Parts: sequence; C-alpha cells; structure tokens
Amino acid sequence: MAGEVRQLDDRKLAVLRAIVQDYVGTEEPVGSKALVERHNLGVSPATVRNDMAALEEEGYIHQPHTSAGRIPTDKGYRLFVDKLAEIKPMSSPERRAIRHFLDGAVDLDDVVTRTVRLLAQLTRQVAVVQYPSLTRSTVRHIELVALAPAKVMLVLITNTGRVEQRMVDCPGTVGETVLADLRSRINTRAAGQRLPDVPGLLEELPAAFEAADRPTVSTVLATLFEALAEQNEERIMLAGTANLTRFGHDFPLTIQPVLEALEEQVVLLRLLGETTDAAMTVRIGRENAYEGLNSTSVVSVGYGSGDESVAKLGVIGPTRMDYPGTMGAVRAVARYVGQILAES
Amino acid sequence: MAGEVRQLDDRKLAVLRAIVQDYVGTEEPVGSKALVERHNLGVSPATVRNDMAALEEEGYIHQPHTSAGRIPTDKGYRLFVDKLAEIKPMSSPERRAIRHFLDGAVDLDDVVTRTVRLLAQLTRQVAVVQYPSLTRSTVRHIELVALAPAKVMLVLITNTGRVEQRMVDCPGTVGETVLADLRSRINTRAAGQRLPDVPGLLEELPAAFEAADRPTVSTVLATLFEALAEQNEERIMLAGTANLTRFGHDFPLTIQPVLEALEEQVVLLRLLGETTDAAMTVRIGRENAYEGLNSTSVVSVGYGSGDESVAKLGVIGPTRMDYPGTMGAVRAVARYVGQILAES
DNA sequence: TTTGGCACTCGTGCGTGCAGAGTGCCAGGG
DNA sequence: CCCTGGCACTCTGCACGCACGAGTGCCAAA
Repeated sequence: MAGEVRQLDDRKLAVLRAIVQDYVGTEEPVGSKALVERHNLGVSPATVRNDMAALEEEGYIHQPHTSAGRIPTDKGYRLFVDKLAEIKPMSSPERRAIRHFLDGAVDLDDVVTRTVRLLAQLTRQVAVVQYPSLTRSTVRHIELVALAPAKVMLVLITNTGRVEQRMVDCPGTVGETVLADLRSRINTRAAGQRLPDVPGLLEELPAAFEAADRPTVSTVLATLFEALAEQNEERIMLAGTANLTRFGHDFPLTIQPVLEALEEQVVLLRLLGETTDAAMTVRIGRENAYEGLNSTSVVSVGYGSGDESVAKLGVIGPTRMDYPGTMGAVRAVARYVGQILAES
Repeated sequence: MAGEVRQLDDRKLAVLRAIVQDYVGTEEPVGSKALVERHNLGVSPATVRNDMAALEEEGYIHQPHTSAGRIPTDKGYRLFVDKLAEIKPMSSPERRAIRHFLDGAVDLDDVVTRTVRLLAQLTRQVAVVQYPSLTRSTVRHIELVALAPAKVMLVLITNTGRVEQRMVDCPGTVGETVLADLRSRINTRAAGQRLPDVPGLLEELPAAFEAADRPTVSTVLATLFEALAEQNEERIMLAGTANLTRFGHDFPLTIQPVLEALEEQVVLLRLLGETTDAAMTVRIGRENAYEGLNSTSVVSVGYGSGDESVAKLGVIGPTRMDYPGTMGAVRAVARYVGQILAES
C-alpha cells in the first residue's frame, strides 16, 4: 500500500542525507557499513546497500570505482538542499561576532571590505560581495563644480554612499549662475529618485534654459546620463581565496580554473546576477554557467538597506560544502549588512 | 698570478649564471654534464664539478640531496641579479602591445586595472599595482555641499583623478554664504598644493570667520585633514593569482601562505613600501620580511606622472623566476603608466 | 690546472603481494 | 513483500624490494 512506498522513500532520503553529511565531513566516499554505524538508521548495511543501488540508479549518488563508497552527484546535492536540509541559524555568539565586526565600519568601502572578510572567515571559503549597484539605488545629491571656464566637474552621490565623478568639457564658457540654476533644477527633480528613472525626469530640462546655454546643459546632462547608466562600474570585492587550498589534494586542476574565474569581474557579476533577488540561491556544480566553476557551488543572496535588495553577496566553495552552515552564514551576514546600510 | 685567479672566478660566475638560467627553464636540479652540453663552456664536466663544489662552499648553490643536481640559493639569485644579469628590454611588438593596451583607459580605476592585468599577463605571474598615493599627489579641487541644515558633504579631488568623500556633521546650521566663502578660501589656498602641506596652509582659516561660524569651520577642516592624512586608503590592485598554480607540484604548501599574504593589503603595502623610489628593487626569498613570501621574489619599481614617483607597482613570483625578463616587463610597464598619467 | 675514470650514493619508477573496504547477489526468515 | 546475513568478487592503497639512472666526489695522469 501507499504507506509502505512512502516509508521506503523516506528511508532512501535519509540514506541520501546521511551520505551527503558524511561525505562533506570526511571528504571520502562513504560505504554502507560506516553509514549505519555513524547514523542510527535502524537497518542493516545490506538494506542500505539496496537503497544505495536505487539512489545510484536514479542518479543521486555515484561510485568513483567499482567497490568504493558512494559520492553524491550534483543532482544528489540539489535534492539535499531542496528537501533534506534546513538553513542552520547562527549561534548567538556568532551573531554577536558578526554585529561587532561590522559595526566598526566607517564608509561604504569599509562596509564591503569588512563584509567580504567576515563572510570568508565564517564559511572558510571564498566570499564575494557586490557593491550596492547604481541601478537600484537612488540619487542623494548631484553636484556641479566649475573647475575652469569650460570645464565642469560632476559628482553623483547615491543613497548607498557611493560617489561617481566625471569631468565635463563644455562647448563654451559656463556662467556660474547658469550652473547654479542647472544644479538646483537637477537636484529638485532627481533627488530621491532611482537612478534609471532620472534621465526621463530631466529630459525636458534644456528647454528651460536660454538657447545659448542649451548646448552646455545638454552636454552636462549627457555625461550625467552616462554616469547613471554605467553598469561597468559594478564593482565586486573578493576575499578568502587562500581557503581554496583546503579543497582537495587533486589541486592544480581544481584550483586553477577557479582562480581564473575569480579574476574575471564579468564572470562574478554574471554569477551573482543569477541570484533571484530576495531568496537565497544555490547553484551546484554544473548548474553554474561558467565552465571553470563546474566543480564548485555558489550560495548567494541579495542584500539591501530596507526591505529591498540593492546588491548581492555570496560564497563560492566546493560542491562538497556544508550547505546548511554556509547558507546560514550567508543569510545572517546579508541581514546585518542590510541593517548597517539602512542605519547610515 | 692575479690574472689566473680572475680567470677562475669568471668561469665560476659563468657556471652560476648557467645554473640559474637552466634551473629557471627546467625547474629541475641541474647537473654538471647537462650544463656543459647546453652551454658551450669550453671545459669538461669534471671541471664544472669542481667549480660547483666551490660555489656550494660559498653558499651560492645547494643540492637537495646527495647526488642530485644543484639549485641556486637565494644568495645565488642575488649574485645573479646584481652582477650577472641585465634587464632584458621589451621587444618592439611587446612595447606596442603595452602601449595599445593601456591607451584605451578612461579613468584612474581603469588605468590601474589595465596595468595590473597587463603586468600579470606579460610576466605570467602575480602583479600588484598601488594606486597613486594621496601623500604625493596635489589638490585639484575641494568641494563643499550642504546636504541638510547641519550636514555638509566634503569632496576632495586630486591631480591623479582620485576622489575622496566625507560626510561632516556640523555643530550647528550652516549658512550657504559661509559655506561658499569657506569653499573659495580653501580652494584658493589649497589648490595645486601637495596633500600633506595643505593643513599647514589652512591652519589660520577659522580666524577669518565670525566667532559664531568658527566651530563649523573647524569641524569641516578637521574632517578634511583627516581625509588628507588617511594613509589607510592606500589601495592596491592585484591580478594574476591564477598564475600561482604554475609554480610547483608541491602545491598547497607553497601557494597557501602566498595567497594569504596577498589578501592582506597591509602586507602588500609594506612590500611595495620597501621599494626605493626610483630604482628597481628585487627582493629574493628570505629577503622578504613577510614569512609567507619566503619562497617568492618581489620585483618592484616606482612609477609616476612626470619624473616623480607617486606610487609603486611590481610582480610577485617564485624565486626561480626569469629575472631579466620580469624586470624588463616591470620597467616597461612602469614607464608607460607614467606617461599615461602625465598625459591625462 | 684540467681531465678522464671509477666507485658510491640516492631518488625514482615499477612490479608484486597483501590487507581492507565495499559491493552485488542470493537464499532464508519474518 | 521486504529485510537480513553470508559469501565471493573487485578494486584501491600501501609496503616492499629491486634495478636503473643521474649525479657526485675523489684520484691519478696529462
């Protein structure tokens, strides 16, 4: 009857869970006998073997050679993460440590640096933190400064504390009054607005000026729009690469492509980009688009000041990682960073 | 007679040079026979053996085990670099490639990023580039912006294109006229001056204001001085860590401490700090203060816009590196970066 | 001072053999 | 129908021994 089938399935899942846990701990293929000894499943090794055969049939585990223990496959880890594991909450000393470590930060750079280090240390893996991205943040202030008769400096400050600066070469001399007028008009319209919305709001601004000044106004605005749009500037901070050395003993092969991937900001950005905004995302092994990261997993999540995510952070480690613990650390750090950003 | 002694010494040096060159090429201990075959020293292996024994006696080379070939010691490399090697100039296609690669840069960040990548690629090692440091650069402009009645934003722009930004909480409401006055006074005095000199020039500024405004002025100045002094902000950019995997097969042991060192900006800064300004510096093996870098060498040199060095850059690689080539690449890149900075 | 010869030392690679771990399958019991 | 104990089989890892080659140091002769 149905109850029996479920009973069976439940045990298989328990076996899979046990395999994942043991393998993550020991880094060695795990056999039936060791399994029943370490976890008290109430059955004999032989029974476990049958279950293992079934699990292997379904592609959740795999044995490196005949008559070695089993290793979880990407699919096995996936099932584990989706159904069998719960995010492990941080202990309260850990939470206190996180808070303490992040509280000393003085500016945005410092927040990001501290965060990425903390995350690397907590998870003992490679940590990645994206700077709060321009597109989701809002304008706090835009400043125009005349540096020379036809040279204006434009400074854009966002609510996340980020500062972008551009030089503008104007077509002609710029009067201080025009500049002041432009500055105040820009700020009344743009302040508090999301960056991508700003160009639309300023579109008709040149019309408010005398014909002689319009080229200048347009030039300044063009530069501003460029700065607003510049996705390039999505910076990323990295830490904990030394933790890669703990991975395996089959080293250079594993570590080299990973290091190469980590040097490519583009790859990292795309990696984090795949994170669905609010929820934690786990990409396991070959689920990662980038080839060099085929034997690693990426755990990432959005963070932000307030309830909205302005950027992402995460951890990159071997597929055989402690998923519950890593996810717990990532979630906790993301939350605290969000709080810090909201406070400042 | 003296001539004979010199003759002998010359040959020993030639042997040392040959050993270094071969070992750098093959990464394997080099024996007497292979040596006479590959370089045409006009003598027999036995003679070379005698010379090798003498070189070993003096501590320039060393054998891993009895009856293996010899490998150079740190002292041997040192002699090689000081007396036996000449910096290898870049070929003209290489020079063109460097120029082409760097010419596309749009701002300071971009220059540094491109430089570090280029250097890593040219030398196939780990490259390090320090941002032009604040202390040596001059003030281009200082801007003050009122964000709220008692909140002022201070922006410091240097001649190297760097932007520092600080929030200032003032003791009381700040009038726009006072702010404008302060702004213009600061700029007339500070513009074009070297950062460390600025505090001295602004010292007596509060006296020029009415008593009521002096606290505000002092607060703003204090923050400005802090920003000027903040050596912390000496940033460093890194690239080419993946090249570490080429080092040896004795891996994790070598690579781990190096990766750890590379994550510590402080260590890197001190490393570059040891560079004597103009001349190229080579630190070999244990000459490096930091323990984790005991089996690496650091080649570094200052670079700058104009004839003065504003920051440093360099390469970190195994002691068994191609010194002439590496030094050539480092020198060439430093020169071109200097030119780029001077142009912009 | 250089050279050729010779004995010696060691590290490396390879084949063998053995122990251990783990599996798959099968027949019996609940 | 599912679980269990037993059994034969396979494969890895490791230790051992051996021969080989590379390289040395020393010595006597040119």
